[in-house]
Amino acid sequence: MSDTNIPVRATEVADPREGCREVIPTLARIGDKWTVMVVGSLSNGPMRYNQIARAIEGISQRMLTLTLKGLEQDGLVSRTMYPTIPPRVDYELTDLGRSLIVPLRALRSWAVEHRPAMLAAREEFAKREQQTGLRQTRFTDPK
Amino acid sequence: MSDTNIPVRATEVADPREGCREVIPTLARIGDKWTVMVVGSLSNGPMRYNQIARAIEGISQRMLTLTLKGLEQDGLVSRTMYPTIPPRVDYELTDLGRSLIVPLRALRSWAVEHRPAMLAAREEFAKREQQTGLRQTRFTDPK
DNA sequence: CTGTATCCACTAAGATACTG
DNA sequence: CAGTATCTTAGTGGATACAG
Repeated sequence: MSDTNIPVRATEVADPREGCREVIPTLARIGDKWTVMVVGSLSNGPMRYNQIARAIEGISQRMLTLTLKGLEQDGLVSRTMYPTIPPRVDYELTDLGRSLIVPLRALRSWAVEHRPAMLAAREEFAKREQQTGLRQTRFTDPK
Repeated sequence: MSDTNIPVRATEVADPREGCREVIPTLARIGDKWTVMVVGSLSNGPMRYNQIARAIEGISQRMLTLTLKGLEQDGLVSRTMYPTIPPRVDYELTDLGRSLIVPLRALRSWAVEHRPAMLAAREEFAKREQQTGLRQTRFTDPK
């Protein structure tokens, strides 16, 4: 009776191009310059605005505010405001935000492991660039 | 006998901020609009320039060229040119490039699983924006 | 302290036309 | 076919000043 046309499981199947489409919005959120750093900082526990600012170093107020607002918007970070004087605002990863740490760590592992190879490839590439560049006739004259 | 001060393993340890720093260059490469799509397309096997262009749809020649060059630079993609007429160029993932698919899939899984939650969070956020926005006095007059 | 507002520099990206 | 050259536009990010 068994159906010889066994359907493959969704996680393994799918045209890879399809799968890629799904990652795009996620990468759009975490792929910018600051988001992962903020998430990383918050992975230790709740922090106040200026704490994050100091922890990251190099981030402008503007970018920190924008990044936090973006993360809050997507439910990755929760914002708790205490209307004291002076005001105090705590930021904390939500469950959703914490769950993101897992694939992020996988990516970090890859990065740590393969960065030397990537850097080596760049050097290699730069060298070839020079060699071919010298005898390469340009389409048009350079400015 | 036993040292009560057991050193944690390097993969678990480390100030999370440190770990984040490592991911930045990687995200800088794959976090843009087109790179993952190109990698995804190539994950099936080698492809020619125009094949990729058609597969992705929406990408401009310029962006495809730049993306491919970037990937080649970092050793994720290899470029093979056949000086025939008309010319033919094959692009293919290197071992390094293929290894990237693994963490990328992890990220995709996360994206697929949690995107509904993210979208819901956005709606929620938008609603609150409206409510608070109405009674919120602005710092300065809007333009 | 926790942001917002504004101006400015830089870059990324699309459209178009053209070459080997 | 497989790109390059160039222009133009949109978005990103930094610096600074200021408000609640």
